[in-house]
Amino acid sequence: MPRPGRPGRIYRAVVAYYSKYPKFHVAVDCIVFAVKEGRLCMLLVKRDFEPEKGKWSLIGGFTRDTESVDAAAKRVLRELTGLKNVYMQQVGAFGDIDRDPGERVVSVAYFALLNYDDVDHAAVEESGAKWVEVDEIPPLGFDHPRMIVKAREEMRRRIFSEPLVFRLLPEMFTLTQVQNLVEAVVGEPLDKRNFRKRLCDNPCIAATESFDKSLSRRGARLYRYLPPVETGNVKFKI
Amino acid sequence: MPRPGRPGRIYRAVVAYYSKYPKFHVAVDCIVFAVKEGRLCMLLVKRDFEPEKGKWSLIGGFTRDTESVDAAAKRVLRELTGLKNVYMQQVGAFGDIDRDPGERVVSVAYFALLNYDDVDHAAVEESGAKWVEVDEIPPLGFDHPRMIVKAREEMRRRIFSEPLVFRLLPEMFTLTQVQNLVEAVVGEPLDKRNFRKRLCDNPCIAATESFDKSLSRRGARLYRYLPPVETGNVKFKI
DNA sequence: GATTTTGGGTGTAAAATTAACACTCATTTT
DNA sequence: AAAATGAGTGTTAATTTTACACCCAAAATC
Repeated sequence: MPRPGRPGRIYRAVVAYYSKYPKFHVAVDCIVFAVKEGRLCMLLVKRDFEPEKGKWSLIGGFTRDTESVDAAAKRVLRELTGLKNVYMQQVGAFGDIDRDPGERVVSVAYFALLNYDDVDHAAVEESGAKWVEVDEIPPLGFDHPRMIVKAREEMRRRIFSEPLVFRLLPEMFTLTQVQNLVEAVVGEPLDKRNFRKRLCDNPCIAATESFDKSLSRRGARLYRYLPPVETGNVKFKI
Repeated sequence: MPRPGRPGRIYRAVVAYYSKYPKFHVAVDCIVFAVKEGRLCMLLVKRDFEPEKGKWSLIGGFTRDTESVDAAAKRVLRELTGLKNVYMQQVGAFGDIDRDPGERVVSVAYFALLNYDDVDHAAVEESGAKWVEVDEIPPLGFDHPRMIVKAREEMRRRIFSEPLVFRLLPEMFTLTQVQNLVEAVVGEPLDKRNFRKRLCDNPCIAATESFDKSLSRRGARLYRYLPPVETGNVKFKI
């Protein structure tokens, strides 16, 4: 596949050298997180095609000639959720010989964090995808379980030092929502008072005058996340 | 490339489906760290072949049909240093369209930590590779600078919570050696007394009766690292 | 209109960890 | 004998982390 703008002689020499080596399909797989009805969920699809037909799997696709691998991950996610500008983070490359029972495929896994309310639910429905609670993951095909484990580890490692949570919550949120989410990520309960204290010490959290009355008689104050530009790039710390 | 043991009909259908998508070369690049003469160094090669001929680059190679991507990284490193069982850690996949000026290549980067004394220096010499101090990296081709930045970030993040340093040091080492190395990784000086206190509090460090007299009149006590099995799998913390 | 119910909200004290800091030691060289 | 070199060592103040239990506001019920 010669591309324009290459010097001919050198280019042919390089291709001749490279061509001794095999090529593989390069897939992307997305571990998509969102909070649905207060619970941390992941997006899975039931495969109605081979290989691994009938099993659940992560959403994925193949990288095209015309896009970077990172761009392929973004595209796959956009095709499914209708969302652009989603926070995505590479989890790693998975390259075992037999990881795909069909053909040799190397896959690069990403995790994505998004706000459930922004999702195009019709598009998700149509592609047979479902939101599944992170603690109720069904058996999955391929090496997807490994990918998920690694994605969750990565998230756990970063949740206290990077403002990841706010990508999963609506623009205005209660402190309880934040705490429930962090607890779901780290997998253990946290002390309410200490958690709120630390969170509110953070200059990137601003109280609003609105209240969420959907859960309690009294109502819970809503907060807003201020991105670093507005707060002087302070280091985030929960 | 049909492989044995596949059910024919399904296999053909999968291949037909997959074949709509392009294949790419899958490379591996290794960021190889070692301590040479007390300084943290990386292994680089001067390329005497296209593309990027004449520039310095990381050591790398292509993944073969017969090996996983991780195994390819191990092989490339073994071919160069003569070492097996080296600690390697994936840094990430790099998949920009034009990252290789020759052809489309997706590369998976790894960092490797090894003890300089174990290296086959003749083999390194022969392949035109050189040890270069991490603060004196020459201009590099491809996207190798980005790979190095990410590898060093990763290392910095883990150095205090995982026993990485001991993979870079000889079996017996002085506390000063450890401190110099950690300082090279984090890029800032550390308090000597606090550092030594923390390090020696660690049950995985054992004092020996030997001394290194090469640097001081007095001599410095040599210590040994005890792997977790011997210490009851305590969490590592410097 | 008093009572119950529900999740929201709040402060302090003890314990643990981290940070700052400067001199002596043992040995060799001069 | 003096100087030079890197090795080694403890204490105190400051900060951070942990543990912990009750009242609040509003609506619903009786």
